[in-house]
Amino acid sequence: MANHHKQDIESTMQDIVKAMSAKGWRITDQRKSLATLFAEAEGFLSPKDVYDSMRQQYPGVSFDTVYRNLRLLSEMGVLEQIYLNDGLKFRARCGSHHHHHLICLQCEKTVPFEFCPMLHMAGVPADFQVVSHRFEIFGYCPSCESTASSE
Amino acid sequence: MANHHKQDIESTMQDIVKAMSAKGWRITDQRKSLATLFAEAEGFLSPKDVYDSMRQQYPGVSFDTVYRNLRLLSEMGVLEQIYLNDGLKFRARCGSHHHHHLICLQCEKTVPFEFCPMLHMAGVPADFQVVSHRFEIFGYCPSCESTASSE
DNA sequence: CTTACTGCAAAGGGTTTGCAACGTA
DNA sequence: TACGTTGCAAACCCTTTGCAGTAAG
Repeated sequence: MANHHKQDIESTMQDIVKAMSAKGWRITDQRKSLATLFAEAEGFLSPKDVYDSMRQQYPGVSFDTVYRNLRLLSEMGVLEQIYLNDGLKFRARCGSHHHHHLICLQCEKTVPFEFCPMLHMAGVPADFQVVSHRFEIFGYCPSCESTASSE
Repeated sequence: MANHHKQDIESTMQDIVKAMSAKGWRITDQRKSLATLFAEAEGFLSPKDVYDSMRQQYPGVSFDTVYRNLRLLSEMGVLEQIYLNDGLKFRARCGSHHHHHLICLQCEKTVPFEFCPMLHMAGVPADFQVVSHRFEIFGYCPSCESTASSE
């Protein structure tokens, strides 16, 4: 949240809700809570993270509702998934232009950067039909760097 | 196997066996079979793929033995893991120099290429301590291209 | 002969599904 | 009101673990 503007969070949250509504899905309290959660999140969240966060607002929420909505939002393209070393994680897809991320190995926060290797590449076999690519840099963000080096 | 030389397979297989032996591990028939399998494989194998292949030679082999050995070989650095869309996969780590891969979305064969984005990058925040990176290109290899486009 | 490895069976964790009650549109 | 959504419970993978028998070194 630290470097997010309050309006950005609100508008991201509204975007997610609108996207669900546009698909004809009902806007339940749990889904609003989920949208807010991902709008506020700076890094990746595991299903358990999501469950724990949502339980603070909706103590009765169940794991299967979390999974159902994570899957629906992923299929819709609102969320993106990634397997980090300790399992499947989710975050709100960056809606703007194409870019890649630095991912902190400790806090799993992400930092975007603009360099895309596909624009600079030479040497891809011409007969390979490229569909997509994945480029991530792992390491420690400024906040975690000191902690990590002292371990 | 198509573009693998027979000697390469044999030597890769021997490398894996030697690596296990050097660590003091016993060379059982199942492990020899596993080493041969990964030496011959061109793409990624799931635990189930490995289990199915090994069962052809050793009908009595069990899933836990497969998992145990996959884990041991991964921890040793002989195998590398990746999460593709349909789960965890393994392949023999390329022992030579640093490079990246094209991965076929259909047959999951891999094609190495030399371009590494880290050597060409600008714009990484200076205060981010880089540990590792991941760069993969997904698409269709020449053999799968025609099949894929007709679907 | 010693100790690691295996297979079996059972447990474990994460994720999905069937169903009746509920709440949104 | 009607139908999508939820919580519960149970089922379902995939993966790991405990144990006694087996086999490599």
